[in-house]
Amino acid sequence: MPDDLAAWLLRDPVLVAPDLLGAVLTHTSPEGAVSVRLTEVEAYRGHRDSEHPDPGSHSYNGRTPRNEVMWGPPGHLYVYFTYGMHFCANVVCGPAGSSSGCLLRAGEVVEGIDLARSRRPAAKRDADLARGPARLAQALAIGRGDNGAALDGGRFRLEPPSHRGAGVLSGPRVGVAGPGGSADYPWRFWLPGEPSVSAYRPAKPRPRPQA
DNA sequence: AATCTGATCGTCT
DNA sequence: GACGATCAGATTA
Repeated sequence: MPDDLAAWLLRDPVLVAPDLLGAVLTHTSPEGAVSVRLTEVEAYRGHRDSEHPDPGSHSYNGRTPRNEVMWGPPGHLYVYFTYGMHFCANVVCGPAGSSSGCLLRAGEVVEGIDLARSRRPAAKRDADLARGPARLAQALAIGRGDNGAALDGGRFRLEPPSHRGAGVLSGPRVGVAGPGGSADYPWRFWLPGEPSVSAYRPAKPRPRPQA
């Protein structure tokens, strides 16, 4: 990984996340290359970046087999499996040992659109190809085996945006239950007016039927 | 357009 | 054993 990219990702995730907007993530395989321009991300702060760890983070309760790579060096993918069927991808950031990351929630496919379409047959419009974290992962063919993969320009390349942080909006994170989902953690960042930004859903869980 | 439900299994208690 | 950093399709209106 280039030194400037490493230094860029070495900071607190709440600073890195808005800067990731407009960055381009490319995955290359024998099938071809697909590139996504990031339009929506969320910051998940780990333990060494702050006095108070982030209750919404997968690393909040300490090191486990699943969150292991979050504790490693920045510039790698943390890929997790959820709901029994979906993968989602984070960019690990902050210094090694800090367990921070930025969840890649949405993006615009800017290269390899036909390949992305073939991977996402359910998408009705091109804006839906990488709209949502699991959809973005699917468009880029990110799966279990990509957990820990380096963003070093090999299979995965991350290209920082030319203009950082301009006109970025922020708000509460999507689907995070408990205090981490409250307005006290406005760590979801997105670009205004982008059709690929996923619809907001309240963090409050639906009341379950009474027995 | 908003709301609901089923799918489906790894992870941690 | 309960619950996900979710998605797609159906249903309601």
